[in-house]
Amino acid sequence: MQRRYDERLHLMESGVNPYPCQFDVTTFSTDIIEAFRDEEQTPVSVAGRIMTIRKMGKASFFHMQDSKGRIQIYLKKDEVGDAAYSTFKLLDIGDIVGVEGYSFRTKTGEISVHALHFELLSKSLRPIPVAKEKEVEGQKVVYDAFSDKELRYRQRYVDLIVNPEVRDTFIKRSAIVTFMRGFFTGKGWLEVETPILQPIYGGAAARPFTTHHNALDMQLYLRIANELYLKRLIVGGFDGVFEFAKDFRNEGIDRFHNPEFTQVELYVAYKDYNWMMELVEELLYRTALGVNGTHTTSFLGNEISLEPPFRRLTIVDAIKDYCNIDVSGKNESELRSAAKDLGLELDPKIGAGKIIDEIFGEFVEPKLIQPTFITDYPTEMSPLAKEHRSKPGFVERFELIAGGKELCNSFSELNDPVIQRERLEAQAKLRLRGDEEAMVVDEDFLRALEYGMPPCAGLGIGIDRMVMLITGQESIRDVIFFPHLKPE
RNA sequence: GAGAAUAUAGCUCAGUCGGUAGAGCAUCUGCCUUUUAAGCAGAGGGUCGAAGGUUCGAGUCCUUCUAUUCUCACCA
Repeated sequence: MQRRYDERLHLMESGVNPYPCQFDVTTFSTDIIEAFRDEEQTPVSVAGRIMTIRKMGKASFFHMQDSKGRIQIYLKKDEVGDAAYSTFKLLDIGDIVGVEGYSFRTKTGEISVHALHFELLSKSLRPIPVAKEKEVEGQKVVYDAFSDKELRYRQRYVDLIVNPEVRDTFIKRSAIVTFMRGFFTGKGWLEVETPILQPIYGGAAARPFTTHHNALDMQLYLRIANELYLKRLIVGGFDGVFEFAKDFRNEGIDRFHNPEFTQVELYVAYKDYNWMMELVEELLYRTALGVNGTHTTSFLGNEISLEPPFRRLTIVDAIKDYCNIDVSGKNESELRSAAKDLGLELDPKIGAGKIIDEIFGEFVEPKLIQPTFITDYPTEMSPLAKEHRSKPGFVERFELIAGGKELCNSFSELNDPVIQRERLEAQAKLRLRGDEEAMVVDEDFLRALEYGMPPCAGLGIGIDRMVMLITGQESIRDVIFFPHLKPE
């Protein structure tokens, strides 16, 4: 690396600015290749990073990588001039250069750029771990790729330079979000922004990150969800609102969980959870088709089809199907002994609804590979959902499971302020008993409901998991640019 | 939170029974005007994750620590 620092000085002394201000780019690498005709010499101006170099005496080849891909450049001393050629001879893999010239095809058939003018645009002082590649029977073989996961996550910029499939994943992530945004706004719903710093956190069951506002000398929380704020906006008269939201949960980290993650939440007035299921089917199908060109995806070793309709199953029927147990009408101690028969260890503090959920999570969820709506959860675990119109003790709620993992959560939203208060106060009692994840009573939210919220369907989709599903990545760290790691 | 594994050159990795550190690529010097894992000839590059210990001697054995990876638990 010292050598490159010396080289930077040497270049400056010989009158070459290693960091000029701009360069006029007219074309991208892939566009040159696509537009190429053997009869024509199209003038081009491209810029990018040197990824391979083959220096020969008075002529050289190198590959340059820009934001779209790579292209080979051919450089002859008697065409670019002595000065530029000797500058080139000092350059390294990783340096960023600009080339003007014309496209041509080499003896071996590769479409390339024949350089007429060449300049250094940015000197790279740190060696880049570029892997060599070779085509063997049409297959690309990569030698000694930059693969150390820790380094890849800590220095994502290097990962992105060197591993093109990483860049592709993040381009798809952006396409997924863009597609969804267009889908929602196309229906006439409003994209909004609500507070990340919240005096009372709510809308989910999780432990928060805590921070402090100096001027007000008060404790604030990073939001664990934005649900309660979006519902306030439905009270305020919007028919449909959505927000792509970073949420923060102070919990463990694994390949499905990052302390900060992205959710889109959507609330639509006058609709219920049945309507929302159809919307989710349409959304997932069209997003996959729009981004991947196909409705099938390979996720955690399974082929998954996102073609509607998705299977629908109540949580009670699901447990009946997969465990041969009918949990309906059973009281807490009957459920507890049923769970024990299945070999499930349970916390003695949890109630009937939670036991049903534990059985489901342990024995059913991992088996639901193709997208499946699980519906009608016990009321106890869903304090913000509306009581089922015909099943006492259950709420109108669904989760979408795919690949054995939860992707979405949705309900017909509870809009009776009296029942909502009872539910939240019950949560507060659980909290006093030591349940750190139980919800807190939010008086302002209850006040908003007292003014009247129309019937409403709400939805939350985990964007990171959805990107994993659609891009086939197996760790959340591979769909978040800068996943959380302990400091070096 | 528990268990297992890993940590050696810029990258990917070897390193046998405990005896002064190895390869390929990358880098440097020279030659080379259609190469593509360019080639040929030569060269440099290491606090072996950190700190202790055992030993005449530790990359190698022991202890502790740190980080990462995987699995499990937790995360409705």
